[in-house]
Amino acid sequence: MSTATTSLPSEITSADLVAKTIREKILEGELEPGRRLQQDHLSDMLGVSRTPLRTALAMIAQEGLIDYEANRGYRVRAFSISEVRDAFAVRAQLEGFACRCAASRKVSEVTIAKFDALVTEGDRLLSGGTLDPSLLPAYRRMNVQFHQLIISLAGNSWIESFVRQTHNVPLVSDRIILWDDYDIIYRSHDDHHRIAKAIAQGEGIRAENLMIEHVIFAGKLLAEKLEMDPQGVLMSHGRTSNHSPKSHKNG
Amino acid sequence: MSTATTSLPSEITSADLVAKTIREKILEGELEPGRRLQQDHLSDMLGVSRTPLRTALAMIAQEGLIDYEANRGYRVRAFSISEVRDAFAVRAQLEGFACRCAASRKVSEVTIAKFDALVTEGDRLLSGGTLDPSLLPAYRRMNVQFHQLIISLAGNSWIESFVRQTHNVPLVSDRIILWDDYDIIYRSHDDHHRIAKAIAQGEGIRAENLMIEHVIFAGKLLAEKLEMDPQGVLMSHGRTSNHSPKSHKNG
DNA sequence: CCCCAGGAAATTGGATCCAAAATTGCCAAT
DNA sequence: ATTGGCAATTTTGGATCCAATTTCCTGGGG
Repeated sequence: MSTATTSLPSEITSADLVAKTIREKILEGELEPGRRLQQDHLSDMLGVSRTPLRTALAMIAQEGLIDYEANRGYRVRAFSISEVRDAFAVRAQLEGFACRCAASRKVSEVTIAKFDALVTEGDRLLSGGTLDPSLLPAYRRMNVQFHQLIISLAGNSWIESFVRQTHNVPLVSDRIILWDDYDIIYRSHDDHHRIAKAIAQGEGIRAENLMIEHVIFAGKLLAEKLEMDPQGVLMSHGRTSNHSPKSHKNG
Repeated sequence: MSTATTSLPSEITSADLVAKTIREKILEGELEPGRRLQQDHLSDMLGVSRTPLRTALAMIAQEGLIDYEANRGYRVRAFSISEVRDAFAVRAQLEGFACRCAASRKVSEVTIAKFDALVTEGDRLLSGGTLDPSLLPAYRRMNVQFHQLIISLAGNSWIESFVRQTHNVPLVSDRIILWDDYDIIYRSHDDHHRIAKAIAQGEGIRAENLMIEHVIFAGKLLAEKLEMDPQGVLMSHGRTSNHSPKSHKNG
């Protein structure tokens, strides 16, 4: 239940742990784009030697989160706004395709029950007529699970892999929901209702179209925000844990 | 011109060279699925120490070509037929989307010239009314360039990355053309004609549909062959270098 | 005042060394 | 004869060491 869909604790190596940590730091924005990843520095930062660190860096570079230049080390990759837009465009196609695949299969009762649970959970969280910020993590989880359920229903591991990669961009992750506007989030959850029902009833094309719009709109919203305030988006995704309050050095 | 679209010789590290070599060996089938990749063995096989080798293995594992288990090493990943099918399905969607993106942009004269050159080259290679096996490498190159041109025209680096990953499956690479049937290859090249023209004229949806069928059909053909003769496909993509002629153990 | 050259310091890539885990083989016991 | 367990060997993962490249700083020349 609680275990993720991907890979269970097969990673006991410190290289994997280090990779996970660094990935997290980059996606959270703690390591900002362009920043050099000094091996000596990082290795004693994380309490390991350079060997597992280098393995981790090689993996993360392969994922595309950091850039590598021979003899010049790694640095956090900077994504342009247009690359973010492109990521959403492709993700929309892929998740739309996933809907179509999912709908073309026989949907079991338990699947329908899962959809129902997720959609109902969303209803509950939004029932107040406004989204309490404290409920945002819960909504986020529900959202992630909803999208993952569809992808898993499609039964095509490539989709899963590629969609996950589109999340491998700072600020683009599903975990980030920056809809301060209740109407927008309400509408988005209404999409969930329709998509779930469409898939359950075998309406593949309709589910696909809904999903494409669902994702593209979220992308447009984010791109818009990014253009207005390239830094500020980070703030709105929780994690007010910026220990030093002097973070707003807009001088 | 001749330099690839991706990354130019920024890889001077032996880890990159080793990775390229191993990748090649896997895709060529020299390292068969399930085979363990013993580090000591491989490292002196390739004339490097284990350090760059391990880096290379970590990268290739990240790409999905090999599996990894902590403390138990790497082994060549085995792809099921259905995974191969899935790869083609996703690739079809992605390349179809690339066509749509490409068509939605202004196509320059030089682009049209490039299309023309490629398509004409194909015509020339097929002009004999039968495909001389010696011309197959040339046709393969043309085919790869045609698909890459469209993807680059789409201007979405994610598509490029993901499509490349779908090629990262033994037997699925664009380099492999197993159409012994002249009619089929002729029809396939006719698709090229239509797709190029459709993109040039801004007929995005039509180009998309053509491309989807173009890719899916190739996938069906391969899947069919794989089901009939899981091993034999390797033979038909050149590289008759199987030193021992006792390879046809169909008894 | 700026720019280029040269050398020192820092940093990366590769090789080697060591510990921990897994695999293998052997022997005994049922 | 088969199975279970114990020990030796193999193999992997991590740490350290060394060479090579890069970066940075300084000083001299234009």
